[in-house]
Amino acid sequence: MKNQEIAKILHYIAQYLEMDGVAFKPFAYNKAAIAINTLEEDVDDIYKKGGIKALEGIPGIGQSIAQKIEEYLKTGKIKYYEEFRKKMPTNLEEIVSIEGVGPKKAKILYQKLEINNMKELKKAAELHRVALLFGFGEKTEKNILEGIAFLERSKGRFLLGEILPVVKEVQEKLKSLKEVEEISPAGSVRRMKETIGDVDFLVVSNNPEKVMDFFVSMPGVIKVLGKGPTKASVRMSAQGRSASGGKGQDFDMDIRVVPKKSYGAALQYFTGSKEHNISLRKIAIDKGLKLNEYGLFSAQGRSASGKKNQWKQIAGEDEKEVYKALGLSYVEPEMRENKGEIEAALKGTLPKIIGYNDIKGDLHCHSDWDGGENSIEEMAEAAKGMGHEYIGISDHTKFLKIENGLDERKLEQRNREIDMLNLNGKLQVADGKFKILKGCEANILPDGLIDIKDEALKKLDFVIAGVHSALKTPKEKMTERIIKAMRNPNVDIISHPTGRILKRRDEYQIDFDKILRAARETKTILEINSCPERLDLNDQNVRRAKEAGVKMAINTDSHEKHQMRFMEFGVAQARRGWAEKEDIVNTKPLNSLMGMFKKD
DNA sequence: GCCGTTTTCGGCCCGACTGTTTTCAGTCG
Repeated sequence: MKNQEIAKILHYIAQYLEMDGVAFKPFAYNKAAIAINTLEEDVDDIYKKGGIKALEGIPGIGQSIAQKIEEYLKTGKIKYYEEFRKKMPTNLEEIVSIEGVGPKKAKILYQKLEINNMKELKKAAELHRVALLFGFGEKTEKNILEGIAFLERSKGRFLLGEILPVVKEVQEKLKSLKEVEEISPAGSVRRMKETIGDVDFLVVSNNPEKVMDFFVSMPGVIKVLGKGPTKASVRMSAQGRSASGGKGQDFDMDIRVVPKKSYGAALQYFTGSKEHNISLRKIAIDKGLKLNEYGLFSAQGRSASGKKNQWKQIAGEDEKEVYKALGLSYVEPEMRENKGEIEAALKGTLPKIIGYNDIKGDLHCHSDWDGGENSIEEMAEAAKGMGHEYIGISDHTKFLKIENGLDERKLEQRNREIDMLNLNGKLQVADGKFKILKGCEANILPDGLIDIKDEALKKLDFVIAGVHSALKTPKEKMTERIIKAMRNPNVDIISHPTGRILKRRDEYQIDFDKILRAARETKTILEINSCPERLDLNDQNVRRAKEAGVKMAINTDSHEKHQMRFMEFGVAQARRGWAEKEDIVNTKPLNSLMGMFKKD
């Protein structure tokens, strides 16, 4: 599948054109890149079947780009792009990933200081050479250094959303081997942490060598870092796997084969977290037991002569048994951070956290009305396919012009389309009717007002409001701004409440305790945004919200139907924040859900 | 460079914010 490679090149061409100040073309190239990236079919197949005419049939692709795609499919290169690269061989992706640096600044940095990558830029900024450039200054230089520091902090870690699809693919492949009896990912992947360092698999097998051979020769393996009889380590190519469409770094994957009788203990051990395991081991020691990756053991026949104890395994094949034998209720992997879960498991007071199948609908989905990829009907069909009972269409409102935000009139027209779809019976399902809810994602303006008239909001089933501008507003003002929006009787949900983007930017400044108090008082729901780059609220904030009695909704913020699969990441985040089914409004059937919104 | 219920040209990608600039360019959502 060459789609992602081609999309990437088109995207870079857009950046080069932007650099030269060319109007409109960058937009066309970017649009084409997105079209190729979201294509379900292999571009190569489309070309083979229908030639260049078929390529031109893809929306956003015209004669010129189709020719370039053809050139790539035939020769593996696009001359037009190579020319740009010759003129400026900068690692563009790296440079423009720094907040505040775009194509034009990148060009000046290259031309004046011959800066090709982040390392060189950092050095130049530290020597105060950047501030002297035309169009730059003290503050820009400082921002660049801060931006680089932020990127360095998140370096070497990958978004769960980038990694999990690969993990599942590999897991399925291994599972299909007759030599593999048991398999599970371990480590932070199993704990569903928002970012992942590397991937671990545990396997039970009667023929470990066969499994090792298979593992090191899988497609995507670019380097074998080590291979023994029961343990192997490989570097996987992350080509085209980055959620942002960029190159992505390569990541490491380990596999180890353990004896069946130790599988549960090994799973426990390698799942971590380290802190959780240390606490667990302490409990074992207090009970006179020993816990390691091979099992839970009790001392047998302690000899008076001071000879070594004989250890007898009392648990280890099954992970749940390990916890049970230690006197703990089972702790779900997502909760194993030594943040009170062990104490609760000892007392038997662990909450029964929300399950991955408890979600009944997705309330934050964009349609083609606001520039999303799919029609309302397609989104609804996808929601049905996920087993949902309802979907909330939450198109952007007018302030977000670039996202084709809808004004009052367009929103009204969209509402009529939803009414028709709900009435025409096409979306009928076996046990009752599937329902499309009328929503929107309105903007909380800097003064806390909503960017669209209350009369328009009143006509909707529910309203999401979110901050999309003036992200650097000072803490107190930002807090007031959001609270003011929550006091609007039409606003039911606050989307991505802290605004962070993983690996790209920090949260905006808010007093979260004040937000929680206001949410509770105004019965406003806070969103857990499932987008792998957001996962906002984060686990700690989910837990604080739950403790404060604030309800949450787990939404995907899908701009395209496949993104509805992101729900898994949001549920994982909720689980990591100890949320129960009761805390999440979209676990409720439609009737009860409607009662959670402010208006009846 | 793409597109068309405005169809082969002319519109599309807007507006806020930041920082640098003295009248505006670049970045971001």
